[in-house]
Amino acid sequence: MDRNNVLDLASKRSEALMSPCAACAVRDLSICGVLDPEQLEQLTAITGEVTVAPGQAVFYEADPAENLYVIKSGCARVYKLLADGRRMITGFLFTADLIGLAEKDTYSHTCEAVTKLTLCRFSRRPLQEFFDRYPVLERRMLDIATNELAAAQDQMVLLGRKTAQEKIASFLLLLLRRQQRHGNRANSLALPMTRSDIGDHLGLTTESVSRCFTQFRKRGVIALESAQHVEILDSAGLIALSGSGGDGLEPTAATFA
Amino acid sequence: MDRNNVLDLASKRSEALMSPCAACAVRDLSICGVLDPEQLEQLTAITGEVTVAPGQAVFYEADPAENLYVIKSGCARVYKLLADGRRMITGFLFTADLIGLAEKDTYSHTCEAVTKLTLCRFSRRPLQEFFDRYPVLERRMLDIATNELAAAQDQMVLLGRKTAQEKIASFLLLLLRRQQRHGNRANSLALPMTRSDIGDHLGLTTESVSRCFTQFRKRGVIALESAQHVEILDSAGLIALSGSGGDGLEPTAATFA
DNA sequence: CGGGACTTTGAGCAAATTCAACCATTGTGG
DNA sequence: CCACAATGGTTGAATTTGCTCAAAGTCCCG
Repeated sequence: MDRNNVLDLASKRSEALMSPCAACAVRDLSICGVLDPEQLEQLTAITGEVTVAPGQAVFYEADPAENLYVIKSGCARVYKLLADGRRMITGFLFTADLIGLAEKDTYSHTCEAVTKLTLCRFSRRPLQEFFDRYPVLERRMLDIATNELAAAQDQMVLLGRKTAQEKIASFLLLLLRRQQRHGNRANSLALPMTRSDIGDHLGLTTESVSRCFTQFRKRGVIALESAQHVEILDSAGLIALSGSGGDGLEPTAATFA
Repeated sequence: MDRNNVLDLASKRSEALMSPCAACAVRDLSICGVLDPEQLEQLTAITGEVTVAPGQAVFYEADPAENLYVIKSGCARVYKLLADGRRMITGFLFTADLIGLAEKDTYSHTCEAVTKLTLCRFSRRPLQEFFDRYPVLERRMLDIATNELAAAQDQMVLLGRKTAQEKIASFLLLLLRRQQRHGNRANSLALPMTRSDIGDHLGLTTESVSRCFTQFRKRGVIALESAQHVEILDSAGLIALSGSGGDGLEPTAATFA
């Protein structure tokens, strides 16, 4: 280990001592990226790390909405239930995503860990005061809410007007795009959620999801190393199957296969 | 007319002279409600009234997103198209609603007038400067975006997990609730949009929408004075058909019928 | 190695769509 | 002022997509 690395480590360590937030891996990806070191210091006072085991709830629909969370690692599902138990997963959330953005006094969703979650918890009441003091934070929240809204509208198109195959293709491309945005150019995707989770997100049944995967595999568009691990073999083909443009998808070897 | 009324009128008139926004009927319902008279005065400089005839577009998907609009009166539909022409209407907008909230550089939707529209146009660039100066406006925008997001998530549940009947029932209840929120306790609803518009909003075909209305009529849940004019005869029954609670619906005679 | 959860596959079914015809309303030009 | 074209709405029959029900297969974890 050379001298520079030693210095880097030392500086990281002292940052961590003065403020855990300063050393946070997802800081720049989430809301905290817009704060300066002094503000971060203050923010530390109202945050705390939480871990949630797979299958456990972070909060339930109708609970008082006391916290806002940022995912440091893991995958969560956020859903609503109808009276007879039908479930709609309005979103899967991953590293750097915000949980509990559009809530009022009580949560309008249940949030559960799909994989083990490491979360950064913010108390909403003091966070609100923070917003009042630093409008830049509020701007950032508005940006995020706006992006969420645009994504929700795309999901409405998917749910209301796409076929089962188009839904699955769109879903896979969305995950692939997300992975690329986070700097991973690989064509293989982890699907930590179950087939029934995917169905409840796309307005399909478990069986229909499974059948679509099988069809795609037989056509050579994807390969299934395991049920939770898809390889995108022909992303151009997948885009063609998705019913809408593959906007924002980085060209890769497979895109031109 | 007594002396007080004369004074009221005079004051309204002078407000109108100094700033059209001060006399705006939808001001308190929309973003401008949070501004003081001086700020309103400044806002006037970047606004303008626009009218759009039924069927005409306010803007098209992919156009540069230059303006934000507030509906002063009328009904608009906002939609996205798939490559083959399938349409998804992500929302119908009415008096006091904001058009073009979640847009980036270009519009992600086409917006058309359903009935004659009277709009208040805001140039987005100067509006942005306004936001920088008055964080209270940004807060208001965040509130609105948050509400929109919650509504979008409810719509996802509807699209992904409700039956045709539940969709129609939910849609009618949503319109009824909206009307009540705006102070109209009547049980009759205007449906300015076509059956095909409704279908494209709920993920159904024209025919399915029509059949559902007929079924509801035969069951005595609604009456159709004309195709564009529904009377809610049994809102409790409609709630039961909607698959989810009738949250926020004011009790009326019909509710207990 | 055994058990439970998840996935896949198959066969039959049903809700909603497609296709087609007809009806109602409205607005226009002769 | 009326005929008629156009648009939108309703109804019916046939079809299809995706669902339900059922059974077997697979994987993971203790």
